[in-house]
Amino acid sequence: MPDPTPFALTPESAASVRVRVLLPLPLADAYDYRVPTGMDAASGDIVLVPLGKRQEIGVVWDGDADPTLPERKLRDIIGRLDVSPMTASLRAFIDWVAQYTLSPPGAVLRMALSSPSALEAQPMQAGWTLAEPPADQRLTPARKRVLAQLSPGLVVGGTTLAEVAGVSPGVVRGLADAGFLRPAPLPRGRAFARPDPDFPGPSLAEDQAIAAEALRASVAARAYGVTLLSGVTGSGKTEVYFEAVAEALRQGRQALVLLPEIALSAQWLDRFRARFGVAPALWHSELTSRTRRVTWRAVSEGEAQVLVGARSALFLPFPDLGLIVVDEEHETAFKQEEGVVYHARDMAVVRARLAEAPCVLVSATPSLETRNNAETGRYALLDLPARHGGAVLPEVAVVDLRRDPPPRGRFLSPVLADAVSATLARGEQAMLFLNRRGYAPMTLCRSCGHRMQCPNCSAWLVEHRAHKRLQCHHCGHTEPPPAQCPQCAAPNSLVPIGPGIERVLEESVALWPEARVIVMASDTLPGPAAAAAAARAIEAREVDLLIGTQIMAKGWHFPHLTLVGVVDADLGLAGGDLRAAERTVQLLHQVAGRAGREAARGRVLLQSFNPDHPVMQALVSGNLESFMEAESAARRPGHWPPFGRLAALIVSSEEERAADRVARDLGLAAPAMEGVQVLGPAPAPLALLRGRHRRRLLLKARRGIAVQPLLREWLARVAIPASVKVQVDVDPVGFL
DNA sequence: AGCACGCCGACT
DNA sequence: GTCGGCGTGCTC
Repeated sequence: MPDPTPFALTPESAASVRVRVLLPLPLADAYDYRVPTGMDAASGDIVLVPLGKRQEIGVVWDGDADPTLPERKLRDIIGRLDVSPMTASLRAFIDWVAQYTLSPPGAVLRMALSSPSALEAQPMQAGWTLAEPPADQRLTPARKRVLAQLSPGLVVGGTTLAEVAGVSPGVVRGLADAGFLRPAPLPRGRAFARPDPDFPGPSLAEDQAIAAEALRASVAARAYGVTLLSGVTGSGKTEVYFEAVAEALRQGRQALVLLPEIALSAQWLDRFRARFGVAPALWHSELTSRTRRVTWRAVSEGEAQVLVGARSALFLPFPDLGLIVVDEEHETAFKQEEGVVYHARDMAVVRARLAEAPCVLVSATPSLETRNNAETGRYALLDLPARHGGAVLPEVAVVDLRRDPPPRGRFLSPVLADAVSATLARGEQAMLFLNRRGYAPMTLCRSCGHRMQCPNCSAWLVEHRAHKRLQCHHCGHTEPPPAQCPQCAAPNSLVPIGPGIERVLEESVALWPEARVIVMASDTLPGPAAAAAAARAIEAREVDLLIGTQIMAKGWHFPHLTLVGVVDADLGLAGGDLRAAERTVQLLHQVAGRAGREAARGRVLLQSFNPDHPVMQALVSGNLESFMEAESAARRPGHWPPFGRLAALIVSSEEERAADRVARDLGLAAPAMEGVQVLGPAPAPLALLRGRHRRRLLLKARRGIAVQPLLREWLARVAIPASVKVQVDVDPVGFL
């Protein structure tokens, strides 16, 4: 036997080059693909691969391909896409979110590849430039005008060229055909102007300047760290963190600002423009696909330097992230409840850590979690204790509804109504807040007691008188209000129970017929444009009375608003939610903070049946600190968050018995160990939602216990039929 | 997520 | 007799 030649193919060198490719699909793991000879495929490369009989865009992922996978299963990568590769930092973030939330990594990747068209080859914009003029050609005046617009090397788009020359597009075409012009790639214009960190913006008060300097230093350090920027409503926190953004700009790095509700951020954008001269790039779910594509690419090329977005912006491909700001960090809107269930505030901290960038959490009413992190020193703390520009915090008082009830069938007590009258008489603006859309939250039959309920959900139908419909606020169901009771057929027996903002509007119109009223709710201000128009009208004093839901609580600055009336301050307190009190304090404090933001002092009236409730006392005294401390002390012994961890399992099925069976099996298979407790199964508060029966189990673990492995092992022990869905919610915030 | 394969009702 | 409903299962 001759010795093997050095050129013989050993099994190893014959084996193909394999890489892992993560696909944006809810698959358990990355798939392996063959790299064809002549192609390079490095981690992060965006590639096109065959999958079944279709093609998918994927990302070459980290880690080794499975050598045991038989060669016949492997297919070749089709090609690499002409996009910047995904950074190692974003890849690590995707893996981190996937393992933390127990989601398939591909489902997380999907959020990061949210603009498929951005990944495709961008159409080259065609323009025209001067060619060598052909010999001996006569030029019409129109043609001369076109050529006069061009100088050697200048490339202009055909439409633009015809327009500036004042000729029809046919003339340009003709010049090209005659050889005067040749096609050339149009230089791509900047879609996003550079915010100017040294634009002469508003000047800062001394305490603002001190806080701004600290943030600036943390950005300059180019290292991970979290700072809680707290401070009373109206203290100018936004202008303070703008200085951190400015520092990131000076360093040539990108900044990401997360807002809970980008549709309501018109005033925020005005303030940004006042500080930086131009608008930032925007990211939210309602962007058109074209804007999405342009923005996605601008972010990935580093051209969009400051991006403001909703939670999904966390997954954008920033090549050089220098700062993340989470404004209104306490807001529950940061919690994504569907698909990959994650909390954008917490994931922002993770993204910042992986990008080695500082993160700033901002709120007048920080969540207990964040406060706890600041107290234990995990987060740095900056506090702005006073309102900006000499304004003082509003005076808050409770209207005891037991003593001063509204007239029968009405919802505004005489005390509150008088206060509104006085405010309007002074020419100031008043706000009536009620966190309930529609006319009445329930419709009841006077003769048999029947209540109008959603057929798909365990929820009452809400009357929307403006639309003449009964609506379910949890699914899309609507129906016309029946003329007679569907149960007992009694005519004209259905009566509205309780108030919604439409009913407050009705009462207000009767009380103040002269007042110019605006209703602010998610269904009356659809989209950013409507919200911006409303804000402008209010600022311009074209409105006297504002009636609305929680969207009025969000960071608005209405200089002429001096009275806030909370129609039902007890509303959020009912129910067994762990965070009900905390959330009510935060919401009502934010609403109260809309009053008296300029010269005149604001006044806040809370209508309540529980004036002695700690929530009301905290709001009246303005001492949220001691309320939060008490709340914290109440949670500590039971190891409730933030002193322990929670994870919820939501079992749902169209078949009630299947849901019950799986929920029971999960209960029986629950992990048993020191420091871990499983509560349930129990019907979810919305036991029926969109036609699915829902059961809940809640796992509570002491701090320091990793819940993900426990959950994975737990779920693996239980057989789950396809008709049943088990949704995992790590760190649940709501208890629906 | 797609897209197939696969078994039971109303149609050319 | 077929067309087609959407229930399970696979895709490197």
